[in-house]
Amino acid sequence: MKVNDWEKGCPLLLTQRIILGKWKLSIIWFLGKNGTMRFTELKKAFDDSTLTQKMLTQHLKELESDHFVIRTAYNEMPPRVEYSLTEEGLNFLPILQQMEKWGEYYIELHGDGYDTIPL
Amino acid sequence: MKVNDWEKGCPLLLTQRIILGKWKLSIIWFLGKNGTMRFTELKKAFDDSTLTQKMLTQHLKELESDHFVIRTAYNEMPPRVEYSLTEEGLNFLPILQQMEKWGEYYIELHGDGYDTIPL
DNA sequence: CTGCATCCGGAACGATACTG
DNA sequence: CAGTATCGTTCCGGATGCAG
Repeated sequence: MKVNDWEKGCPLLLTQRIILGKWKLSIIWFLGKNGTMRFTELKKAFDDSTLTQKMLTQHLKELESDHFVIRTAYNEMPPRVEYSLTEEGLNFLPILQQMEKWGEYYIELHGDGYDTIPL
Repeated sequence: MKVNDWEKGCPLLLTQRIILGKWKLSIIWFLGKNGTMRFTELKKAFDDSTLTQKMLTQHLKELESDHFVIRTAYNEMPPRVEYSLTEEGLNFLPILQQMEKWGEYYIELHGDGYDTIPL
């Protein structure tokens, strides 16, 4: 009882908890876009951002235990590990799209919040 | 250039940034449900959760500067301050509903992740 | 190639007391 | 009533090095 009991079983808070993490949405977005991706492939997708291997591994683990992504390891040399979305993950994609649309709508009104370099 | 430049202007990451915060979604949810709410009213809505005045104030401030809620202060004694969603905030509600629906769907499959007390 | 172990700084969050 | 101020804690995330 007591602590945070009111949030127990709340679907919204559950969803919030699952996508908690700086790179979660981006990972989901990439997997949704490309289907199956290897670890390094995913890492490269983030290009020059500051995502470290540690965080990528950690977030992928969490997403896996949350039934959001599937991890498939092949016993090869060198090792190969592929990630893809589960059914639950795929069903989440429409939300991502709506968030994107809302973001675009918001940017039209207020900009993206980053400094724009005026000429 | 360089750092996080790839995320610049990304609508999805913008959206993620705005709803960042442990209580943001819940605040938005309450305001969406009840329309206009006073500070204390909002505080009480969280009942016995651990939300402190500090965090509520802080999150409301951020939501306000993000054009997500409107703050209206009345020069009365005792003071009265009311919060409500902006147009942008209202347009975000469908996303909240989708997240709820997805959460319900997820709970049917996997439970809510909290301990259930077996009889 | 795909991770794991360790250390560390800073941001987010929380508890409490005080104010106009 | 609606905050502000201060302090303390937790925990997320970054850097680096190592391993199967």
